Amino acid sequence: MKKQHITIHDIARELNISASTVSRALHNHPRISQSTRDAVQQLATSYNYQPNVMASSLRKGQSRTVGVIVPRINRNFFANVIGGMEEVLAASDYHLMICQTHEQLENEISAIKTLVNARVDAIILSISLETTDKEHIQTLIDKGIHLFFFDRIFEGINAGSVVIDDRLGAYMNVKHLLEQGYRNIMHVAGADHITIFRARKEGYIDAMAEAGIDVPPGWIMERSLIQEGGESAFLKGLELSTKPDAYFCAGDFAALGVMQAARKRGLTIPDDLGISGFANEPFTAFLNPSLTTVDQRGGEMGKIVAEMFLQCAERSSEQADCEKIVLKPELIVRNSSILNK
Amino acid sequence: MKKQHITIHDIARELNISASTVSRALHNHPRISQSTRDAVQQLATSYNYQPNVMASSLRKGQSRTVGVIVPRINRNFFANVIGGMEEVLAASDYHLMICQTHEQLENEISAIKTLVNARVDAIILSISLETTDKEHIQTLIDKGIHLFFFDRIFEGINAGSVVIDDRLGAYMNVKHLLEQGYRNIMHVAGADHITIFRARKEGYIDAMAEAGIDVPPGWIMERSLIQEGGESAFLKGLELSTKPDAYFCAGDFAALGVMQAARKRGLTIPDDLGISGFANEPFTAFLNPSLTTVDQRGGEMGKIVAEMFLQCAERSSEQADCEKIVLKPELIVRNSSILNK
DNA sequence: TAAAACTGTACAATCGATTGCGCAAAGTTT
DNA sequence: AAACTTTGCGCAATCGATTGTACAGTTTTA
Repeated sequence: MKKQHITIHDIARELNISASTVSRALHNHPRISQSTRDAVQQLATSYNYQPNVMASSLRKGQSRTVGVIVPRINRNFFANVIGGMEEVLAASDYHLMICQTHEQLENEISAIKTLVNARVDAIILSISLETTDKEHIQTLIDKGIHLFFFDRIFEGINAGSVVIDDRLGAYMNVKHLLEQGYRNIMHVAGADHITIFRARKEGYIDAMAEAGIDVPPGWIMERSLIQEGGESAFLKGLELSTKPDAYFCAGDFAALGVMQAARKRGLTIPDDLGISGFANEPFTAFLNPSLTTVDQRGGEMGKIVAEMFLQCAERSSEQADCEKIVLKPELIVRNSSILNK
Repeated sequence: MKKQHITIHDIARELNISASTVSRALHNHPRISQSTRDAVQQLATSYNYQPNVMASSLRKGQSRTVGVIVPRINRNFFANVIGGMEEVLAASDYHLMICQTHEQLENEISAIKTLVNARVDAIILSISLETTDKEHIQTLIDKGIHLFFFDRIFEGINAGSVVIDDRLGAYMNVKHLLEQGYRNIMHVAGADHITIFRARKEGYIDAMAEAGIDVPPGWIMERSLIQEGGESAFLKGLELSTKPDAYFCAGDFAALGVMQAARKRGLTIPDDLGISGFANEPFTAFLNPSLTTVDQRGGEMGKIVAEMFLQCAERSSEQADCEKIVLKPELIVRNSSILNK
């Protein structure tokens, strides 16, 4: 078996120069003569020399690795974001280290510990549903680790972030329902302490207010945004004094739940009941009727956070900035909300 | 700002002992007295000491990191696999470093270089469509890096692997179509040099043969397994002398393409044309009619590869083994293939 | 009681790359 | 020609943890 990895010392020995000269030559240090540089670089290439990342990381105190923490890797949106980040970061020779929290605070804390431990250069985070307290996140900033949020940010922590304008997305969504003629529009909301869900609720309220409708408390139903949540919200709607004629759900799976429950009760969509969701999960295009929803632009979001980090990393010391980027969401109108007037 | 990270030297200084003693104390080395151990461990805990992974990796020549290379992170199946791996590996304090190839050999090569460079302890790989040559993979084995495949393996390389029995999955799928009464069953196949796609084709041929049907060459249509591929295959089917009454597609997206093309032509599914796919993409449950398909058990696959690696890592030196695990696929019968006889 | 074995710890090298400093040789400036 | 500058490179320390070896003191064995 051949030597596993060659080092600058191997090259140095072969050329009868010192390892430090080799290192400098490889980095095109101006104090090294052109001839030495050429000789070193040529030999390095011919041996297919690859610097040991761990050694240089240790010395330089930075790992060229970015940690990512998401609730679940296998959720379409998060997978898209991660895919986008990987594309951008790989191009700049950064690695990605990925952890999932399964929406549990405990896992989030240990993921942060793990990543800090691995001395990642930055952590990109989308908080779990359980995260209501910022202590564990604050420690990152104290340690001088770059921190960025996407989608699910933690308010009150000064960090760069990329989100879509959830409020606007919800507003456009509900406005569309109103334009179709729906009036008694219920809202299946997510956990209120999560910024994005609160924003979606507010967008809903705004659109309704603009149409002169003052939303009664009972119309807003906070649920877990899964099918069961939608079902439960639909059943709750049956008990209301005002009959719902549409549902705007803060998540697509909840919308699916509403749709299935409604159909089970013999309602026709969109005629008897309009439905819209949020997230543009791939399945929504294939539902029957297809589901109106809002696209969150996951891939772009990932690319943008990654670029934000790269910029920060370049002008290193200047930690301050903390840009906050808000992307425009895209309303996708499909059949579940189109009334044939 | 407080000190960023504390080291064994800090602890050593505080207790007036040497760093090596601290290191041994933390590892419960028998030669260190109980009292010293206690003192060290207590101080370490109180300072929330975290060992510098890079330093110990450098020294020990292993990184406690596993590299994963997949065609695309944001494909449901791969995201599930990665999710499963993360769960298992995180529990054993291993990290995951992820690269995507976008189905391009060039990216696969550079991903391998990157990961080798980062001195990962193992690489878990699902090859790209372009990978027909094994040179870049073989180097891994030569360098003594553990290598595992999942789903898309490279035949002819001796490495651990986890796959589902694609042949059986296809066989069950087609057998089901035959039992429903379909006879002229076309097959939309994937690239033939990829093992899994060839296996699916063979399963198809086997099932047909068992029913006494000798598949004519024209019935097997090799396509890119995306919607357009399905559409194109459907159109091709119109030109055949024998009229197709069903399509078994090696991928769900191709099946979707067939379904949409067929519907555009006024065919009713499953009455005029039966359709089945492969992969159990989430959207298949929501198509109308819902799509019969085969589940690939991504999450389990990820967990199993991860465990396979952990076992290898424990009994370190014994590299040999190279277990090859084959999971039973699950046929999911839905409406797209159920004839009301 | 001398020799052997064990205990508890420190020293120093090591992993591989990086970098401040020093120094000699060559080149420039007054 | 004396006094700087620049050029080209090596030495040695450093990042933090690990580990082989040495060594003094204590205990056991023959």
